[in-house]
Amino acid sequence: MILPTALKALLPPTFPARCEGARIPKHERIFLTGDRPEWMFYVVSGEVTLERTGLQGEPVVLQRTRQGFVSEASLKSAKYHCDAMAVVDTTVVKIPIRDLSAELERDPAFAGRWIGMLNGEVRRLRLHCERLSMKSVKDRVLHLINTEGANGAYAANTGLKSLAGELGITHEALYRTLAALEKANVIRRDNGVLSLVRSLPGNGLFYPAIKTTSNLPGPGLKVEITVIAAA
Amino acid sequence: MILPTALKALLPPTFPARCEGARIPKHERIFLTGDRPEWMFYVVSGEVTLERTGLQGEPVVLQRTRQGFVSEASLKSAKYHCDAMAVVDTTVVKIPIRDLSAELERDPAFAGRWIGMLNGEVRRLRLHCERLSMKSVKDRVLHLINTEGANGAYAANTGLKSLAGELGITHEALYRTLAALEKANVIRRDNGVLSLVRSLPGNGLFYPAIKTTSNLPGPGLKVEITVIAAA
DNA sequence: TTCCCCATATGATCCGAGTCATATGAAAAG
DNA sequence: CTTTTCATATGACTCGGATCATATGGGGAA
Repeated sequence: MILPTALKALLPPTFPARCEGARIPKHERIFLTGDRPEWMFYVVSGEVTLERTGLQGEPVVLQRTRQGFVSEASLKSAKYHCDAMAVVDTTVVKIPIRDLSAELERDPAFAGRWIGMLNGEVRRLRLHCERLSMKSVKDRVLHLINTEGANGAYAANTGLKSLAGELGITHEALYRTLAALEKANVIRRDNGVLSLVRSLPGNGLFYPAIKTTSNLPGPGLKVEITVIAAA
Repeated sequence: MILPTALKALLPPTFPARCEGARIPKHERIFLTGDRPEWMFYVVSGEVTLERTGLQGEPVVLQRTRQGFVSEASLKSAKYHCDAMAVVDTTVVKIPIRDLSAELERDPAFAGRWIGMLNGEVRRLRLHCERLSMKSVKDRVLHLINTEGANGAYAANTGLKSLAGELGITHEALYRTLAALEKANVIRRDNGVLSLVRSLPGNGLFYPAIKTTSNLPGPGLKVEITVIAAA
């Protein structure tokens, strides 16, 4: 089994032989809530969503993975706590969890790399939470491009409807906002790639308002600070 | 240094001697974005928020910790990616990161426990994302009680304003929704403890709508399923 | 080819949450 | 004790996104 570079660098050298590849057709579930985890899945190409059923029965997207592990948190779980579904035709690498778990016990360096991977996942999830805490669709879109994109460009490979789900908004709202941002010359769209238009005022690259980090010397004192020039 | 039971069970036996306690006054920052991590902080009592400055300069709450690690993802980071602030007077345990990191390399069992802790953190963050994906304040509040509460009761120890921030809503909206839910006999409030009222229809304990997990035998086929009785 | 499905797209309407204003009581500060 | 501050609370108004409806074009199926 030939593994992606990032995965090969993470796993011990004996693992490629134990891994299997699999192709998941569009809309197929990889596992369901309550299933007992046997394999750890690593997305090579395509896209997988983790979903749970919301209070009203609507599917809630917990995460979309286009490259990397799915359900890495289920390493020591007796069962899955969400569903995994391929949004498009997807290729994954399957790693046997028992072997993985045993190797983590035996190889401290591998355990260290695994911890580093989990640390990155925690940071990504915090960014996702931060995005979902924003009130306007525009803010969420710009935050997405800034944090998930590469060099101000984000490739929405799997369609805008899927993206809208990840952003916690309806697809109509996303369509409208993208159209408005494009008309306002804040972003551009080419073949599903969203790019920030740079070097223009009000285009998403701006100076955050001052945040007070220390108490002002007097009570009731109000100040106004204006940025006159910026490097 | 006397450690909480959960922390003592996680750390190797040599660590209590190396840890320090600290009391953080209300509104004091524990660390700022860009600081270099030297200590790992474990909240014993009180409450700490992780915050970043939003696009418009407003503080965005990434997470509130009332018991457990703050910034466990910064174990191998050169600097913090968010601020940590004590919402109320808080007691923390400080663990030296260098020692912690070295011990993770040396003690595979400890590394396994640490991975388990990170797995739990990932799951909690996914639940937080799920909550923030809900559109109505009512859904978020009920989801909070169901997932973070114990036995249908959630203790909002640190005030409703702080809770509103975590839920990604304004405090006014939270006050209104709690009042409405209480008037509708869906929840009760005693001394800041939110409890679900059980055994009544439409009180948050309901049966999620059926989700199709397999393809129906014919195209264009529509079915309607009604729950007649429930155990 | 023809038909159907679905992503994209946009308009109209409604509603819930944000915003601003104001009030009250408890706790802290003086 | 008095004053200030803050969390709780509620009303009025506004606005952005959800909802519903409809249109179009591309791709796959028959």
